[in-house]
Formats: sequence, C-alpha cells, structure tokens
Amino acid sequence: MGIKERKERHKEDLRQRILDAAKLLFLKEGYDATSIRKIASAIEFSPTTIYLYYKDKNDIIYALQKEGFKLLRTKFSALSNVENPFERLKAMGRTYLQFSIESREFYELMFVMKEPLEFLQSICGEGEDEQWDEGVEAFNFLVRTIADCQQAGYFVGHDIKMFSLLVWSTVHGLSTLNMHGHITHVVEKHLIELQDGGQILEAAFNSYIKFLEQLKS
Amino acid sequence: MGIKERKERHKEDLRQRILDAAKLLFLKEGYDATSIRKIASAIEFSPTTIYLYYKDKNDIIYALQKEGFKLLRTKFSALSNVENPFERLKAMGRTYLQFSIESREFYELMFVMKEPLEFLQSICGEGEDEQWDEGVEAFNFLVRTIADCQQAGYFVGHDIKMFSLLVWSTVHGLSTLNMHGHITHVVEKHLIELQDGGQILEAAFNSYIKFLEQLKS
DNA sequence: TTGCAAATATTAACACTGTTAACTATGTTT
DNA sequence: AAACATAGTTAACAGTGTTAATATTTGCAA
Repeated sequence: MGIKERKERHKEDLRQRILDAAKLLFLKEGYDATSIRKIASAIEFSPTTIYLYYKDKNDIIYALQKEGFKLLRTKFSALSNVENPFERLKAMGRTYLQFSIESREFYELMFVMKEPLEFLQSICGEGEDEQWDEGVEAFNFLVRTIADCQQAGYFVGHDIKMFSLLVWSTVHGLSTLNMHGHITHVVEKHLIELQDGGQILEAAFNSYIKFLEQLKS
Repeated sequence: MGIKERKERHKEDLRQRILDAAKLLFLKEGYDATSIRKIASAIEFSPTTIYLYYKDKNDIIYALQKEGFKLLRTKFSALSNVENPFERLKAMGRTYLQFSIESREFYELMFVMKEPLEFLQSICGEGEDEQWDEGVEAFNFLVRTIADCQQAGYFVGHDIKMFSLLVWSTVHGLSTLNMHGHITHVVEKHLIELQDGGQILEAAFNSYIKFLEQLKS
C-alpha cells in the first residue's frame, strides 16, 4: 500500500503548493489580483488543474482564511503566559490591532470578506456543524481573559460573554475604521488634533485601555 | 443661451438616470452584479455611453456612497429634536445599527468597501481638499452629542473626540461583525445563550447602553 | 438653407475573469 | 496486451471593465 500513500502524499502536496502560491499572490497583490490563472501559472500547471483540488475560488480563499485564524491564534497563545489578566487583555488588543495592520489582507479575509462565508454556505445546505472553529477558539480565549479580569475585580456585574463581544466590537471597529481609511480621514479633517493616522489608532487604543482600567471595583 | 442650459439639464438628467439605475441594481443585487453593461441596458444606452458621464465604475460607486451618507445624515438630523443628550446618543446608536441592517449595501459602500476611496485617490494625486464631507458631518453630529452628554454629567474626564471615536468604533464593530456573519456564528456555537442572531445584536447594544449609562458622575 | 464643427452615442475590440465539457496522456490492474 | 481509472490538458462559454475608432445627431455660422 506504499504506492497509494505516496500518491496520496503527492496529491496533498500539490494541494498545498496551490495554496502557497495563492497565499503569496494574495498577500502581495490582494484578492482581485489573485486569479486562478495566475495561481496556475505560478505553480506551472494548467488553470483547470486547480479545480481538481479545490471546488472553486472561494474554496481556496476559505482555506487561506483558516490559515489566517491559525496564525492569529498562535499569536494569542503566545500571550498565555502573561499572568496579570488585565495585562493579558491589553496585550491581546495590541496584538489584534497589530495583526490588522501587518497582515491586513489576512484580516480582511477573516473578518470582512464575504467569500469564505459564501463557500461555507455553498458546501453545506443547512446549519451543519462545520468549521470556523479556529475563530471561535480565538474568541474563547478573549472570554477566558475577561473572566479572569472579572475575578481580579474588573468589569464586575457585567455578563462576561456579552462584555467580551463588546470589547471585540470596539477593537474590531478600530481596526476596520483604520484600514478602510476613515480614521485617517477624520484626522485630515482636523477633527482630532494629533499625529498622523497610524498614531491616532495607537492613541485611541490607549484611551480605550485607560477607560477599561477605571472599571475596577 | 437657453438652449445650452437645456442641454446641460438634459445631460445632468441622464447622469442622474445612470445613477438611479446603478442604485437600483446595487441595492437589489449587490456590487458584483452591478456591471456597466447591466446599468447601460437598464437605461437602454450603449455601455460606453456611461463613460461620458462617469470616469469609471468606481466613480459611480463613489456617487452612490455620497447618496448613502446623505441618507444617514438625514436619519440623524431627525434626532436633533431629542432634548436629552443621552437619549439622543441612544437613538443615534439604534439608528446606526438599523441602517446597517436595512440598508446593508449602502452601509458596506460607505464604511467597508475600498472602491469609493480608490476613486478619491485616483482623482486627486495628493492630499487635496475634497469630499467625504457628509461622513465627517455625521461624525460631527456624534461629537456634539457626546459633548452634550458630558455637560449633562456623562463621560467626564474623557477627551470628547477620542471618546466619540471609541463609541463609533464599538457600534461600527457591532454592525460589521453582525453583517459579516460573526455574531450569528458565535451564537450558533452556543457561546452566548440567547435568541437568534438578530436579537443578540439588540441585546449587545442594550448591554452597551446600560454600560455607558453607568458612566455618570 | 446649406456646410461644418462640436457634442454625443455606438460598434468593435482588448485583455482579462471564473468555470465547465471534452479530450489526452499516464500508469495500474486484470 | 486490453481495459480502466486518474491526472492534466486544450478549447470554449459567458461574463467583466475599459479604450480607440467610428458613426450619428445637433447647433450654429456663412
């Protein structure tokens, strides 16, 4: 049975090479420039070969999304050793924002683009039990941290999961407003007398942290 | 000179008809389905005629964005008569969220899609003084309301503009997480024991309001 | 009224896109 | 060696935004 396994491995290998080529293109040139034909020519195969390994373009994009979630979760896991829960929460926020800037394309893939979701809906007709678990895990990590904060005297009286959702919303809102040009624009219109767009994001986040810090009984 | 003016009017009229056709398509079928050729056939003109009235597709999308901002600002203006500033803030948040649900396509156009921004950047090489003023005006309305809240004893000690940005971030974050399927997904994974996706958004917003309400000295 | 030029609209084409059907090699199994 | 499944290919379909060249309509001066 060694031969069959070797072929299996070869097939899995090509599937990965397609994904790697797609990732390279996607991170460098963005979604629109990542065409099936370009991916194919990058790995020196015919365009239609791609369809032997992925259902369609959304399938590839969905696979990339999963990689993105894994990457973010790795970054989060590195913060597990931060003992102080509030410090850990701060670090998570900073990591999240940084991720949205450094891995902008990944971030859009994971949290704003519709294609991965479309793929999920196309593959399973009804509300089946499927993926996106990496994303849920990342959120769980936030929930646990907020719970730890509560035990340390922060945010008492608030529903933990609800509060987590609101924290996520704020940081996600900051990320997206920033990367879609709204924060820069607000600054340019002299609404906020401060440094350039990148630093106002920093300032806004620090403001938020200071704000949360006061919520200690 | 009456003739020239009549032609001007006719030209402006066709420009508007193009935009109306585009809006109809866009709101009903979404961005991808709104092709130049479909717009053209809707108004029974040749596709290339569009280019006599709009620079490119992004130009049309940008024009639609301005309509969206105007629409939202109208909704906000209707709240000017709410005397109590905190009640006004609540109403603004509700209006904003409702807008993101009812006019989802508009919302994406205004706050998440990259095309309108791309058009702005293509039309003016450097940081010229240009549009997006309707959006800035909407934000100004929020800033004024927050300022009024502060005078009523809320949010004391916080920088008004910074605080406004954070409030905007939170509500914008809720809107986008909701409309990109993340809130629904979190609910489905039983992270929050509550009603369906639509109602959890409501619950999260109410949570947020209750939270802000406590920040009164 | 006729001739001309400017404004307006059209056809044809380019260079792409995702995706499918039909076909051809290749290597394994009987 | 013959039959067969697998893997990959070419060709094609139905679209996309956009531009150049061409045609048509229109307003105005001679």
